[in-house]
Amino acid sequence: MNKPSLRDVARRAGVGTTTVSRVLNKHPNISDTTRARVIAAIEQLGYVPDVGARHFRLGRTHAVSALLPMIGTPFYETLLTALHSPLEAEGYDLALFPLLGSQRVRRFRDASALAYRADALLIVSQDPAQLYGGPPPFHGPTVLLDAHHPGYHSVSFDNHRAGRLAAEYALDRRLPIVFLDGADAPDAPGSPVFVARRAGIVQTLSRHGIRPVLTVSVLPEQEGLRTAAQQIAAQRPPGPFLILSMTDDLALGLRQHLQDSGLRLSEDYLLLGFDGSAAAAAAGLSSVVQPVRAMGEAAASVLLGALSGDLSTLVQRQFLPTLREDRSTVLHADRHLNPA
Amino acid sequence: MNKPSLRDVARRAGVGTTTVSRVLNKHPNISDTTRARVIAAIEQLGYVPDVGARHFRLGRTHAVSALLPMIGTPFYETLLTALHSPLEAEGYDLALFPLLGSQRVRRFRDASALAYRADALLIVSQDPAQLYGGPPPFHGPTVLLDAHHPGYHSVSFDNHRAGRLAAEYALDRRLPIVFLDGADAPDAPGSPVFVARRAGIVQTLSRHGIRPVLTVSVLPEQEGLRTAAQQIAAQRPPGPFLILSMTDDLALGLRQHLQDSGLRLSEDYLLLGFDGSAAAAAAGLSSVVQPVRAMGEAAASVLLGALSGDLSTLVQRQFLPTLREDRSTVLHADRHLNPA
DNA sequence: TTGAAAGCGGTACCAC
DNA sequence: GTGGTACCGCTTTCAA
Repeated sequence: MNKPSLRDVARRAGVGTTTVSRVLNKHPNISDTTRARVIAAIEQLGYVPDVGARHFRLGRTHAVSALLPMIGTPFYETLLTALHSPLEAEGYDLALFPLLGSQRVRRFRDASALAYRADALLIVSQDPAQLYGGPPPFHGPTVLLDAHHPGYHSVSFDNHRAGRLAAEYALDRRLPIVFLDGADAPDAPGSPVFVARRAGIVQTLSRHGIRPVLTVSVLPEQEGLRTAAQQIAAQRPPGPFLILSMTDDLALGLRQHLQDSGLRLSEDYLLLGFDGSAAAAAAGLSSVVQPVRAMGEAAASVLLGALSGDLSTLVQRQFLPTLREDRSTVLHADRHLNPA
Repeated sequence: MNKPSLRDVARRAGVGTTTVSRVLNKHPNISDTTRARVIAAIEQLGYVPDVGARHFRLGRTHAVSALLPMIGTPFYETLLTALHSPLEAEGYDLALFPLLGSQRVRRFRDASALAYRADALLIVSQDPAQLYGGPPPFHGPTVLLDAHHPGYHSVSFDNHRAGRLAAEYALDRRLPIVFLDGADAPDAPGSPVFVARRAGIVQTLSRHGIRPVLTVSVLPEQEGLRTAAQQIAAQRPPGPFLILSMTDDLALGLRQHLQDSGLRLSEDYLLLGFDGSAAAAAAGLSSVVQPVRAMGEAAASVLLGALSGDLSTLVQRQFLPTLREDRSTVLHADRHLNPA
C-alpha cells in the first residue's frame, strides 16, 4: 500500500482536492462539517503532506542553507545560534552543510547539491571565489558571513585591523614577541581569516621595525601544540616574552603545554589570543574580541532583507575588533610595581 | 526575465525535452551533434536544473538528514566526518539540523520541516520518544546514533558500562573520589548519555559501599567550571583524591582552574575523563574511550542498508568502552615507589 | 536516435 | 463554500 496523497484524502472524504488543501493550510471559508470530514479522512489514512511537492509547487522552500568549512568549535555554535532565531521567527528553516573531511569542496560545486535547494544561501568563513571556480551554482540571495568578497552581501569582521590591534598592544608591552601562527590543513582551502590577521600582525610589527623572535606555525590538531610548546620552551628569549596566538583555542592549548614545560603565565610569559571566546574569558586570557553574536544577528537581518527583495544595494557590514584585557597580559612583576 | 527551464533549453536547441533531459543525465544514445547543440543552449541561457523538481519527480532526494542536539564539539565533528564519507560514496548528501538555541524541539515536531525532506533520518544523541511526543513525523528509514530505543535501528555506546568501567578503575586507585557531574541545560532535553554514565558510576560505587566524598554538578558553560574548581579546592579531602569527570572537556577545563587554585595534577589529585578525545590524549588525560569513528562508520553502514531495503531485522549495534590509562591517573609518589 | 505526452503531489485561479 | 482543472519542472514510458 502506497503513501496516500492529497487526492486519496479527497476521495475518502468525498470532497475536492481544493477543499483538502484549504483545510491543510487553514484557509477560512470552510464549513465546520466538511473540515471535520476531511480531518477524519486524513487520520484514517495516516496522510502526511509531501513537503517536497509543496515546495515544488510554491517555488520556495522556506529554507536557508549554510555552507560551513567545519563545525566542532564553539565559534560556529554561537554564530549560528544567533543567526537562527531571527530566521525562525520569519518562518525560515536553517540547514547546515559543513565541509566534512577534506576533499569535499567538490560537493559544493555540484549544482544539484541538496544545499542549493533553498531560498537563500549563506557562505560562512569561506571565499566564494575559491570555493567555486567560477560563478556559484546557486541563483538566489547569497550572503557571506565571516568572509568578504566584492559582489556579495557580506557580514564580516575586520581581521586585518584585529591583527593590527593585537600587534600594537603587543608592542606596547615592550617584550620580545613570539608568534603562534595557525596553519591551514594541507587539503583545506586557505582560511581568509588567518591570512588577514597574519597580515595585520606582520605589517604592523614591521612598520615598527620589529620582528617576532620566534614564529611557530601549528596545524589545527592537538599534537602540533605540544611540539610548539617544546619549541618555544627551547628557543625562547632569556627574559619574559609575549606570545601572540592566532586564536584563543590555540592560546589555551599552548598554555597548558607550556605549563608542562615549566613555563608559567604572567611570570615567564604573557599571552594574547583572538576571538574573545567564552573559554578565553573564563581562563583570564586577554583577547582581541570578535562580536560573534552580533555578527550572526546582522547576517540574519541581511538574509531576511535579501529574501524579501528590498535590498536594492549591496550590503557589506564589517564589525570592528575590541581588545579585552585580562590577567594573561599582565606580568606579576608589574602588579607589584603598580599596586594602584 | 525568469529562470530558464528545461523546456526553454529544448526550444532554444530545437529539440524535445526528452533529449535535453538525456543530455543532462548523461544517457547514451545521443548523437554528438545534438548533444553539442543542447549544451550550447544550456550555456547560452545559463540554465541550471531545478533540483527540487527532479527530486519531486523521482520521489527521492538522495539526502540524509541528521538531527543533532548541538554542534560545536569535536565529538560531533569526528562522528559526522566518519559518517559522511561512506554516504557520499553512495551518492548521498548529508544535511545537519542542530537544535540551535533552546526551545527548538518544536521545530523537529513539525512534519513539514525541511529535515524530513530526505530519504533517511539520523537521530543523534537524542531519545526519539522524548523528542517527539508520539510517532515521528518521518516515514522512512530512521537510525539512532549515540542513542538507543527499542523499535529503531541504533548504533550506540554502552555508556552504563563505561560508567562502571570508570568507577571500577577509580576504586582500584583506593583514593577518595570526587565526582564532577555534567548537568543538562535547564531547557534542553536531558541527555540519555549522561543518565547512563551517571547510573553506571553511582551503582558501581555503591555496590562497593563507596560514595563520592564530593559531587559537583556543572553546566555546559565555562563559568560553572571555575566555581566547581573552587568548591573542590575548598572541600577536598586532606590527602590525594581522584576526580571522575563526566567528559574529557570538563576534565580539561577543570584541570586548568584547579591549577589556578594551586592544586596540581598527579600530586594533589588524579583525573579520569570520558570520551577519549584527541585533546585528552594530547594532555595525557586518562579516559574511558569511546570509538567515535567506528560508530560513525557503523551508522553509515546501517543507514545504507536501510536505504537499499535489505535490512530485514532491526540492527542494534552497541560499542564497548575501553580505558586508556595515561599520566593523569598516576600519582607522582607512586612513580617513585614503582620504578619498574 | 529522437519526441509527444503522461504524471509525480500539491496549490490557486475561476466558475458554480 | 466548494470543486474542476491547469500547471510548477522534470523523468520516463511508448511510439516513431
